[in-house]
Amino acid sequence: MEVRRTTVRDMRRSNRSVILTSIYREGPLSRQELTVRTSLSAASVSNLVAELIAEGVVEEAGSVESEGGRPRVLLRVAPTFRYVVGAEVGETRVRVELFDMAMNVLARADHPISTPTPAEVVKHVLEGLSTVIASSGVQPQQVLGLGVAVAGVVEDNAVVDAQTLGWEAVPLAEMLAEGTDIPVHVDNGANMLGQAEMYFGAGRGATDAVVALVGSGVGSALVAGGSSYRGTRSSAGEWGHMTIVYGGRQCRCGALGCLEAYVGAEGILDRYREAGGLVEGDEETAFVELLSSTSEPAATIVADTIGYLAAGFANLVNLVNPERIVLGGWAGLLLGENHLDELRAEVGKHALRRPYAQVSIVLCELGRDAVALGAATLPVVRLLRDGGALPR
Amino acid sequence: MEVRRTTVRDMRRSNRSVILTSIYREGPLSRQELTVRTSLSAASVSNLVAELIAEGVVEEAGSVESEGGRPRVLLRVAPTFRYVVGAEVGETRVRVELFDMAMNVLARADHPISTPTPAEVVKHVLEGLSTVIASSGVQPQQVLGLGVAVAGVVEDNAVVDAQTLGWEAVPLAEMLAEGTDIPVHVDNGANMLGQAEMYFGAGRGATDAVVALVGSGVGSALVAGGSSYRGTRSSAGEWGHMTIVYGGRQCRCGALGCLEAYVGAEGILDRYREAGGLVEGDEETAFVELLSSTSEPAATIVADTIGYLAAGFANLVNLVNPERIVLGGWAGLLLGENHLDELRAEVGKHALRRPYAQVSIVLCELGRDAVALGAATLPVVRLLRDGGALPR
DNA sequence: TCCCTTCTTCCAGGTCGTGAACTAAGACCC
DNA sequence: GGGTCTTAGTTCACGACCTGGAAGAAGGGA
Repeated sequence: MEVRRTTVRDMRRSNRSVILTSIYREGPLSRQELTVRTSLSAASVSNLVAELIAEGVVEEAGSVESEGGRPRVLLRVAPTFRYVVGAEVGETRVRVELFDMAMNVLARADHPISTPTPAEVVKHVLEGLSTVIASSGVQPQQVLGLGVAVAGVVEDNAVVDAQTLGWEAVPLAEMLAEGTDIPVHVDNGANMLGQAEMYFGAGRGATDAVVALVGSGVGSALVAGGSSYRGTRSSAGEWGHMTIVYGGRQCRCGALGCLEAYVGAEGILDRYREAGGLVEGDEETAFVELLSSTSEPAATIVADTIGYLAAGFANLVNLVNPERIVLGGWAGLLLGENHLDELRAEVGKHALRRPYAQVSIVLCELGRDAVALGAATLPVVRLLRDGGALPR
Repeated sequence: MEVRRTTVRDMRRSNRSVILTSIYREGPLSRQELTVRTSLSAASVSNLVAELIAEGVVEEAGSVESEGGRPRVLLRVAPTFRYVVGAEVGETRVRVELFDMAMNVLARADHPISTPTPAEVVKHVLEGLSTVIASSGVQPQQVLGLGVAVAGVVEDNAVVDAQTLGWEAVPLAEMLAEGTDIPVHVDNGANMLGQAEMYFGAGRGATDAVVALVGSGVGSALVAGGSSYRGTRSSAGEWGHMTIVYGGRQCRCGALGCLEAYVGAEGILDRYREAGGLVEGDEETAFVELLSSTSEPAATIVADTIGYLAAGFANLVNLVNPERIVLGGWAGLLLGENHLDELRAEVGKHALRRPYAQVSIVLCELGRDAVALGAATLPVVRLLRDGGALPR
């Protein structure tokens, strides 16, 4: 509902943003290609690019073979213009990583935590921040921002509700800001993994997509019209607690028949156990065991799982009509490695013909450790949106 | 992915649009209120409003009591600036209505159709168009546009797939354009009913909402961030074919356990019949009968229906995190009239605590005949988006 | 050497929103 | 009833911005 004016300054910012975003997302481009892509005049492109180069955001990077005339000079976002830090707050670990603008990891710091209280987490994130800055030799002023991914609902940079951590209404960004001058962004972990896949992984190029994450629990990140969709109060994407078997298995959320109770690793292993299967070791070991087992109950459980998961996918396909569904999460990847084709076929049985024909179902490309990468993308996205203007 | 430059003209258009949209949607406003709401300078508001008044889009409409100073002059979109026509293409009827800019109905033409072939429908829509123009005494040039609502998937103004009508790949807008100079818009019927509710009914003010329609079949219109969400190829919102009972009742779409098979009027009556209930008369009569019956099987069926519907709502709540769900459709309204509180309570059993607490569940306010109104809104929305610039 | 393409530079032309000064119009007070 | 106060709306010079065109520089191929 909030409509906003445009001023003559917004125009400049917006055009800088258009140019910068094109350069960042569509690889090295020449000015000439930029005039075509952005439909700005050559004069303006020249003008804007000169400004961006003077500020150090963009740099020239070689040139393209001549086509009978002056060769085109390629432009890229200067990888060393600034650096960004991403942090992943897990239940047992805090991981902090420092990247350059091209998202190469320059330093990493992991810290195990036993009791993830807000104070503890803040302490370790800030320590990790110092560590990666020190070990990479980057100046603190050179750090554009810190993105933090937390497994919980995040509204306005504050953690509102993180059940797995036992947090409620924790003003995380504010707490972190007390210990550093670097701008802090906080967001949800699933969304950050989704963001990483959308920018650098299997989601590239898609504008309407769902990144579906299956681990011990089940969640998703929705992308609508090119940007993350969060709903009215940032908790959209709770795909795992969609009722899929009315009156079915009890889920840990309290409801009956949630998708998660059937296709979350925990739910799968429970079902296996009930079917007489032998579950040993930690969850992941047991899950791998189940997948590689040739026993009759194991095969049934896996086939059933594919079926339930397919119904969950079909619900996404019907309701959201995405062009792509990206399956990830450790259990999702293990399942997908060997059963992706079955899954695709099975989705076709539950989904409507038309939207099913329009969706492609693929696996995450970045592995499961891309959460910090996604979080680190937050300050980069801010920079691109603001046309290369630094915060503050 | 498509990034677009901004020129100095876009700025003007965008600001005109901001002002015009505010005036249209937030009732009569004074220039002073506009400066506050849009954060444009008083000078610009004055300038832009003068332009809009000169063009006849906006007009002054009385003034507000003075508060010790010069009284504020109220502005509104001139109701007679242009007129819009909306058409509803049903299976048995074509309804065409002509509205002024304030969406008052000035004329209506209904035409029964037996075999809704594309040619037949085009003929009746065009005839209806002439009729309403003639009977309202409006000049054809005064008609801003014609919006047509069809029960099917509509991409780029062409009907791609309308199973109930048996249509496939019908270039409806193109066919209509051959018979009139008035700009034609075609869209999906459920979305149009949703649009009507969002603009003039129970959805007003919400930016993230779902309009859930329960009739003989079940569908929905999604609204994300203030505008209709259509997915990658315009078929988002197929809520009725969400699997809700894995392996459950056969749905007419071919899949098992779809929501529609349980809470669509047809599905409800089927279940009633199977439970020994007596179903007589047409679907609607029978449904009303069922709802008012005090027999044991009837009560069970209704209670079950509320349960299934609640699970369907909960899936929306969890996945989309809307601020509002608007229940409509003839069966939905009948159900909602007496069972809305039960439904709300039941949704709480299936949905996650947080998003459930954030959603309000209400009934449609415009009755079931608002489809043509919604369709007529299409040209109006176009006008608002373009800041009052006429097409062409 | 000539030609071609890619930038760059410059300028006039045009559009736009803004701030500050100014006008308009009613209320309020004595 | 006249002066003053308050708020609403208008006018205008100004600076920011993009554009199209022209001229030229840069860098390479034929």
